[in-house]
Amino acid sequence: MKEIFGKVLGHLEYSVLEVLWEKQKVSGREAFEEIAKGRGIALTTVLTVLERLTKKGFVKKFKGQDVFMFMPSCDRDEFARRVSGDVFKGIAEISKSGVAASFVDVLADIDLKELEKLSSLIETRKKELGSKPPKF
Amino acid sequence: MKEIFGKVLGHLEYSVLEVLWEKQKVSGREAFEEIAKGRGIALTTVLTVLERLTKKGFVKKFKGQDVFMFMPSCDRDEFARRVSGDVFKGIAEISKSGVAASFVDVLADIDLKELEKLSSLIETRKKELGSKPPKF
DNA sequence: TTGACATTCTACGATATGTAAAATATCATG
DNA sequence: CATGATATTTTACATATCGTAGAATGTCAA
Repeated sequence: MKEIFGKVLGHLEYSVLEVLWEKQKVSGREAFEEIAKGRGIALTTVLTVLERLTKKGFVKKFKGQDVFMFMPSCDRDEFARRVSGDVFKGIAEISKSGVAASFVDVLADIDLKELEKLSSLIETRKKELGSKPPKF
Repeated sequence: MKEIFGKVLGHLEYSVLEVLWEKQKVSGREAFEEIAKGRGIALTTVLTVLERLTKKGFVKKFKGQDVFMFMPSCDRDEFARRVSGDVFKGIAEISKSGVAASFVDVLADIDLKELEKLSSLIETRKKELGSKPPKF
């Protein structure tokens, strides 16, 4: 069903994406071999997932020299931004302060550089909001 | 299946939760009547959902005077914190800067007061991290 | 006891995901 | 050209979640 909090992926789908992020460009067989290093799996299973990821827009499929090749359609950061953006927007509609709080909960795992970026973005945002009244 | 980014709820489940947050405490029938205002639905459908939400820990069920009553086990904010916290952690494992960036995208909809709280929390974090090196 | 209402049980359809066999297409080479 | 190897697509099964709700069962007052 359609989720209200944004779409997410399954484990295998995510593993395959990981491979693509690592290798940048792989044939179905290559992806399969990579996944198969860690566990038993059939070639077609990986192909199916690759196909599904393509359909979902996370992967680009194109004709290579002799076989089809697959590439991630966005890098890790971009992926995280896309996916989490959807999720956060959904949750923010329920409770903005709840989302903010939960974000702070995980701040511990975010390094200093990210925090710096974040606070400067927040400062900018605060100045903007200072002039205009908040939308909510 | 188990999602890597944290569990979310379906539409109806969320609607029912909304009712509980509004009313604080309702019988199954009351919840049903509330939902039924907006659309056709069977009593048992609402009861099933209530039951599932109870099993998931989002709702508390207890014997009232004559019928079972249902209460949300946490308020909106707490719910958002729980759910988005899971999601955050999952996605942060993929990309911290991606998550931070997507959060900033959502900041646009967060009002000044939240921003103030957030920046002070971030300042605290920064100080903490200043002494200890980041875990990652 | 019986009817009304409460509660639980059971089940079906749809969708998502992991899984992979089977079918088909393609292509080099005997 | 036929044939086998490999690539690609199709089809399908299992499990899980969620919306949906009828059927079965429990309870209690009149």
